[in-house]
Amino acid sequence: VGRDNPLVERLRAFTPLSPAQAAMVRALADPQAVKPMRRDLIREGDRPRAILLLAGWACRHRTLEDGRRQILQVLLPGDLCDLHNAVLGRMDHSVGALTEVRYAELAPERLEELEADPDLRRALRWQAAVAAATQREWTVNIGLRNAMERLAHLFCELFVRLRAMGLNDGQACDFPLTQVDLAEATGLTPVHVNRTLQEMRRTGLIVLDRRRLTIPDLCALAETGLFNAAYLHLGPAGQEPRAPRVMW
Amino acid sequence: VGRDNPLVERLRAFTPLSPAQAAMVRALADPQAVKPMRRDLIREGDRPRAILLLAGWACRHRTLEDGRRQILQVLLPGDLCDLHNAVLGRMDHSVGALTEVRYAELAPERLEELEADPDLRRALRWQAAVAAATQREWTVNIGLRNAMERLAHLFCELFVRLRAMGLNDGQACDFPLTQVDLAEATGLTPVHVNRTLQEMRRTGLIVLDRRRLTIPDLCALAETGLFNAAYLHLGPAGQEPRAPRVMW
DNA sequence: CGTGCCGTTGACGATATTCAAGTGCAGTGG
DNA sequence: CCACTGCACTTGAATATCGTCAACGGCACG
Repeated sequence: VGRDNPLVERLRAFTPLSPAQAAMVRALADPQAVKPMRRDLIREGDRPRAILLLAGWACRHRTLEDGRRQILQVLLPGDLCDLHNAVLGRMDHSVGALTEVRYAELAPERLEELEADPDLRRALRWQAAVAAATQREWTVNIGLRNAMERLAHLFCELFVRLRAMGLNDGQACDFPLTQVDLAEATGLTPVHVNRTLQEMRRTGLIVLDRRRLTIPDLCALAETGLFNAAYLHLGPAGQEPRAPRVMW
Repeated sequence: VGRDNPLVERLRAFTPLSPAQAAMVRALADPQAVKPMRRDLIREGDRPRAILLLAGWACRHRTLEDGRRQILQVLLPGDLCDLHNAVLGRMDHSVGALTEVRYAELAPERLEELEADPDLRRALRWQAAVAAATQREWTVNIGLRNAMERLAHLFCELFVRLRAMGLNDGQACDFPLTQVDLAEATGLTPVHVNRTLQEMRRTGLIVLDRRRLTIPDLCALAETGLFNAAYLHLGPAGQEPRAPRVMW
């Protein structure tokens, strides 16, 4: 589907953009690159670079010396990454492609131009604030919830974020995370994720098969995951799905 | 001890400040307020306000509907809070005083002035980037580590942050967190925290009594907590303790 | 001298991990 | 076309870690 630049869509959920402003945002995506599935875009120790994800799924992740790995954040099309981390000398974690991804590295000059516009500066701050709120919510998710709640919460977050970008397909969406990925994102073991998923399937909370997720009853899933979308701070545009539909 | 404004000290760890710049930063602290122990400075649902903590300990925390509570971040003197969250309509979590605190609410105009100075803008970004990195590290801590590792890591982080501000006392520091607080910060139960602390005391990793923490061997504690201070991005000034001392 | 909070203890149980082995499917090469 | 390989997923049994419940002790404060 010939969509607009996903960052334009994203920022429009927060504030209206003039044609000139939209053009400035689109210009960010100009020198594009592609990275194959399961390769890192940025590695721990690299100098930080600002990145705009245009298509595909990516994640921030960190690996301990003994090999244990934690997925810190899932990045979807339209997500910005390390916009302001350039002030830090080196990355303290990595950013990896979960699927094949298309992305753009953002030239500092272009970013300066955007920051010069008060509306865009506010919109970029909103984006950064939402990313920080999401990181906090992940801390809550892992610290406070049990296995099924954690998985339900993660499914809700990703589905709602995809839906806000029009990347869902009714009650279904692509879902490229493996059970190992889910384990690394939720702080569980792959075995326990497997058993918990089976229980969620048995009770009809989710259908998850061949990298495809269907949520028959989002309301029910949100209840079991104690999911409240407030932390995503979806603007007025994001609070209702793009295609009119009964809300939960 | 008559110290400089703690934010001035903090930012100087990142970049030198001219007298004029330091004066602008000091001006932020002007209308000061005090909040008694265990009261919230900002509540979930409030409009976000930018806050500078001048003395005492505070924390961000979030409570689920069923009463479970998570401490998301510990705020120490010199920490800034919600500088850029004003773009969000409402707080999705609370900020509470762990001890009696002295703080300042920052007028947006004053912040604008600071942001107009490129050096200060960079310094404030560094501060925000470190806060984000710390939040990620907490996700790792809770997601990947067991009880003793989590506590050891938390002790290391807080001690190193205090030391970078000169708020330690050799190998000791104030430590106002109760065992319930530690439990809420690490995603454990108070009972399990208690047992784990006893084990840490038995093995001589820590001395913790009457709100006072002593770390006989920081290196050993860092090893058991898999603590690596890189994520705190302490500048050149912060990498060595203020009083010359053998580093671990 | 009570009252309340914080810390401590014991017994028991639930949740999640570990280890090890096996299944199914997709892609590869003979 | 079919064996072969690799990867994701699945299963079972034994175990570890951590949680729950309930009660008690000490200390500070009023």
